[in-house]
Amino acid sequence: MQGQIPKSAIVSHPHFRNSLRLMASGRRQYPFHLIEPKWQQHWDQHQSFRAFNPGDTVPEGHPFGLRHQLSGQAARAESLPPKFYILDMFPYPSGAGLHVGHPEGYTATDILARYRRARGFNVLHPMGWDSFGLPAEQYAVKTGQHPRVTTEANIANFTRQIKSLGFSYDWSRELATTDPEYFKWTQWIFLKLYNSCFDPETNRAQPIETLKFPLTCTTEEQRRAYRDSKRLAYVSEAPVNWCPELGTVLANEEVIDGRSEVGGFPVIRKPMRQWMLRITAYAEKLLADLDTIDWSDSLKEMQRNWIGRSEGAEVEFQIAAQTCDGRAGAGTDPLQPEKIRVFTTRPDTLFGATYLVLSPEHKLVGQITTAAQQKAVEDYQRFAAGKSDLERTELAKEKTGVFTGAYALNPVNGGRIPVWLADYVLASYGTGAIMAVPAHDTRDFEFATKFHLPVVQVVQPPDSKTDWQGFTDHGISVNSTGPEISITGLATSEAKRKITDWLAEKGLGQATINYKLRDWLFSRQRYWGEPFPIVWKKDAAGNLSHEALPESALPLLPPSLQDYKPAPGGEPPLARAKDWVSLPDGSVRETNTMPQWAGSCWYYLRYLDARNTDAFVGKESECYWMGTTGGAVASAPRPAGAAGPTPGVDLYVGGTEHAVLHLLYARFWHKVLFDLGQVSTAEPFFKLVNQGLILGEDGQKMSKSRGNVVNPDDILGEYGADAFRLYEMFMGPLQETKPWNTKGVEGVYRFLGRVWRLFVDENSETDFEQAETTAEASDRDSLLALIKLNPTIRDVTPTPAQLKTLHACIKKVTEDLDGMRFNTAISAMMVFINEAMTWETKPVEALKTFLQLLQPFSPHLAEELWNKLFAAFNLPLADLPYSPWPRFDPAVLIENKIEIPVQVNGKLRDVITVSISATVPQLEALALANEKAKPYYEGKTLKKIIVVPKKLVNIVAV
RNA sequence: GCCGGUGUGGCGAAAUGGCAGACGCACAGGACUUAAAAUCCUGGGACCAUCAAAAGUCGUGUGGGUUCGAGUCCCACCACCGGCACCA
Repeated sequence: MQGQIPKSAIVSHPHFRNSLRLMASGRRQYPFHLIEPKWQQHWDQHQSFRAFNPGDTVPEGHPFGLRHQLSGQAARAESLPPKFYILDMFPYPSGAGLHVGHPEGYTATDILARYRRARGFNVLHPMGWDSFGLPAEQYAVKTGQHPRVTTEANIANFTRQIKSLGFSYDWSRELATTDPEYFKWTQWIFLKLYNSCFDPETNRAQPIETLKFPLTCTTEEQRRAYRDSKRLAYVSEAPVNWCPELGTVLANEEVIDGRSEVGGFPVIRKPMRQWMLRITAYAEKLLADLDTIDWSDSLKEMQRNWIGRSEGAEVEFQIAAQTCDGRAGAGTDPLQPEKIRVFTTRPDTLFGATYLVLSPEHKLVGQITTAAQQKAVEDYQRFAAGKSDLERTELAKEKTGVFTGAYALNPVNGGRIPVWLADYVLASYGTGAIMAVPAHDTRDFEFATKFHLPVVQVVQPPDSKTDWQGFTDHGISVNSTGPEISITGLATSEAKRKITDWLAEKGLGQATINYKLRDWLFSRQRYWGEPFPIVWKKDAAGNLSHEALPESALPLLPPSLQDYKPAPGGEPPLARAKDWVSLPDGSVRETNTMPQWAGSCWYYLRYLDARNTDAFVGKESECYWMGTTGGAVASAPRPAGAAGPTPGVDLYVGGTEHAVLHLLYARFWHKVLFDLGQVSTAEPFFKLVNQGLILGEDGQKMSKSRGNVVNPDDILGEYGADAFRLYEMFMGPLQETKPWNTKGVEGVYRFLGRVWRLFVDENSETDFEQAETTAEASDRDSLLALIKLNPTIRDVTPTPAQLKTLHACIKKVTEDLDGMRFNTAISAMMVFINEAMTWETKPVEALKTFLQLLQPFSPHLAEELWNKLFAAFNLPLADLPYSPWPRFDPAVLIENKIEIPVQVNGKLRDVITVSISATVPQLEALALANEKAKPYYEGKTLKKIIVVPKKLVNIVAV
């Protein structure tokens, strides 16, 4: 039919392009289209990858039970093999479906899960859905379709795609954050946070009932207010990041350069009543415990920077008395001049402080401003308040500010210094006020230059050639002598210590540690999130106070709505459901919902015991999978090479985009749960690896607008899941960013074809192909049964050379899997196959072992061939995924002849073959006798001969 | 600006301080075929030279250093990627 159409006509016709592409790639290398569904069904039906908890009964005949002698028994923590918890960051099930980036990490973890199973571990490898999220809600706003409907359809599609890749997940533990049975416990954990406070003395969270009230709290209202101010989940009226476009507030972490991380919309600051989580109480632990976990340096560094610990001192400045007369603020006692506290990391530069700067929002501004400056100050405050975050960062180059008219007294020398207002000082950091040392701080220097403020040197750079102006490093203090204290001549660190001690002694300040980390803004004005289990009550005076729902009221379901838009007046969508909001006793429900991060903060714990209806996780399961069975609580740093199971998740793989959001939040929740005795480890994720980004074929980031997105479904259809998995790993190291190249898939696909042809009989393949086209055989299994084993495979003892090839491969694959070097493991298997293709007789033992190595990477093909092999040779059936991992025999790899390079002055001149046992003098003699090397040193003086046995000989001559 | 990472053929990449470029892609030549596809075999860093080959020289971002020997270790710099960015 097509043969009559000129080829050029076909090519130019878009309708034929697809069929041409199929023609170009030719016939299938092997029938993956039959093999892959076959084994996926088999694993599903047999629950092959179900992980067993302590207390579970291992079904009779389950391969895990057969391997570990647990068939039909109730497993106990002590009788189960060591655990290995290998976790993927669960995806948000978007409408767009899977992306080739998702399966990269999933393939890596699946390979390791399968490898660990073969190594005899009890492997926990689960998958679930981070299914709350904005897209489903935006779709609901547009169409009125309930987000749950959208979400379920997306989950179904993601499940189909993920299952088609043959991953060995334990689907019996599948979870979705939108499932009421799941978010019941998310709300439960919120109540734990709500009902806890952080005790600075014990340095841990405790139930709120243990809170000690100060003596000043006498009335019930005062006690309530005090209690509410100490909760780990509290209400704040502070300015928040409001994104008008998204109609919600955002956490600091979700705002990038003044725009929303999702969508890139402008964000403005707006005071609103919001729920906050007191993550700052954990700043120190979150920082310190980074040293106990095995994460990449870059990731740890990102978290350290985000937490932003800085040591310094708070210093108190008196407002100079004269200014009190003319000040604007009324009703305060003029005999009690105000004090301003500043935070500085450089108390040693105190003598160089030539002015103070308050943030425009500082609460003392009104009181200290003089009448003459009042208007200018108020104008400036308005100007600063009107700036969005975006403008504040974009206009950062040019400093702005205004003089308040007030003066402060420098405590070390009594100097009168002006007090200014400027928005380069942030209200939310430190005390919201600074002492400006223009000589030794870049920002202060810029400001002082612009407003002609004095610059006084107080630090001498160690290198006398360095200009002291703008010198911000450590040096020697100069010009730093006052009536009571002198630090002149001291090195910076010593000067800091001395002056801080003096300030403390005088009651003028103290050493302080500040963090960049802010409390976590935890409420969102959205529909599709967990409702807060909180109601608001009004007392007789009309004051609102919040109260937690009892645990028995969980899960608190969101109401059903017709319209998902924010309610009129900017209220969250939940406020539309009047019946739901108003309760019979006159109280009203909280209408904010939790952010998407809430569900992902603890999902790794739910997997441990996903169907538990009595607890968020059962104690025994938690201890077993988190590696603390036996009561050993892993709060202390784990010494290198410590025995026993890893505390926490053994391996967590996901993208870097979660470096400071999810990973910091989850660590925080985990630490609270640890303090409250709910979990047994101080850290959730012991080892964490970030997979690199996969770029499009054009080397650009994949995106719909660039049109370079690769859909896994297309690749699977053409090359199969095994080839897809193999390619994703063969591209390069897991952590690197690398471009996709479909031609590369063809390469690994050809490799799998070679594996297939090594095992099967060519003639039977022809029969199979004919049967397939004429449908002689009716079903998949009888079609596949037509494929016979290659007759050159025999039950014979491998030759030493064959054994060497095999064991070199076992060694390389094993070591590379331990080091997560998947790409080189695959190339080792390619080397083996290239070699084995040349064998005239193929020993069945060697091929069996090879399939065990291949199984983690390309499990479907390996299973099919394994079972064919066993049937053909009448071997007692063994389940491939649970067959013990091959061991390599170093004795087999020993050569008696090896090639040794001969160098002259470090340059290669020849390669000689010598006995493995050649001694140093023998090697020396052989090298000197070498004719090719001779010309390069003849006529020169032999200085020495370097001989590294089994490595090389180097003749050094001058 | 600060912090972290990466620089190796046409491309993805590989190399406990010891033969740079394994393995794969793309390419070229050959075998099989009426022809193609598929498959199998062979080749290949650059330069110089040549009918051809051998031999030679240079080569891991740049410049120095350590070493018998450096892609690998040290110092300085350049480029790209990622993160943070008025945090006092």
